[in-house]
Amino acid sequence: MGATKTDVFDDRVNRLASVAKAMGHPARIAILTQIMTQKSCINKDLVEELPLAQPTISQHLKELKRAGLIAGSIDENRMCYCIDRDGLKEIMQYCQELIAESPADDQCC
Amino acid sequence: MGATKTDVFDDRVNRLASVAKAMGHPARIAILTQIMTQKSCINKDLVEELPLAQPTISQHLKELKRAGLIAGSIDENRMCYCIDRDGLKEIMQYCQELIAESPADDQCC
DNA sequence: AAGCAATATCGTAATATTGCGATATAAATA
DNA sequence: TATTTATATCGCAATATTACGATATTGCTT
Repeated sequence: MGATKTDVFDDRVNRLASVAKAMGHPARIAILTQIMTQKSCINKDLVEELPLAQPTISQHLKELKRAGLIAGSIDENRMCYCIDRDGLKEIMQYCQELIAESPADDQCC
Repeated sequence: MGATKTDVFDDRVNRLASVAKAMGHPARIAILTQIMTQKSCINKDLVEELPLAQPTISQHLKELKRAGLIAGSIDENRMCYCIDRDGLKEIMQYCQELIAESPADDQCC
């Protein structure tokens, strides 16, 4: 008891949930936004910009990477992260599907 | 220590994270999908369709409602849920922004 | 009124996440 | 080689989430 039951859901459902979950933390939204605006795609800069300790940010970056939302490459002794569009496209499309395919409010019940 | 630091991030960031977090569980993705396809917008049907106990589903529905992803109305002794598009539009737009505004992979570092 | 059906809430055990100090690692530089 | 710089990992305490049995609650139906 207590553990999320992933085995009873199919792969797509689990994958969507996993990506959404990675976005489901303010620090990680803030990191994504920073990388987007290129204020800081360098790890060090993120640590300076965000009000969190370095190990905490490192941990959040790892989670974003795991979910396929960012990709990291080494740029002369620094880690440089960039947005990975694939994961994002997946949830975006799912949201769009929910919006477009679900019955209008007045048609449901 | 241990609690998510929401106070150090601004409202929009917290709001986006909160919506994404609500989507970040396979059961809740499954519920959203069921409501969308209208296989079951009725709570009871969800309980029958999904491999989770009734209190668990009730709890997940509450979370989805809290995040503004679904809205519930009473339909002769039954709870009927429908997709609430506003929360979805918000993350969708944010994803789109991330995809469109972030520099291309080859332009970063 | 008694029973039933649908849903919500309570309480709690199991598990997961968050945040960070301490510490490792690895590359650049003095 | 010693130091500094940038990042990752470990370990742990605090907190949050998940799942569900037991138990309300509310509105039929008999």
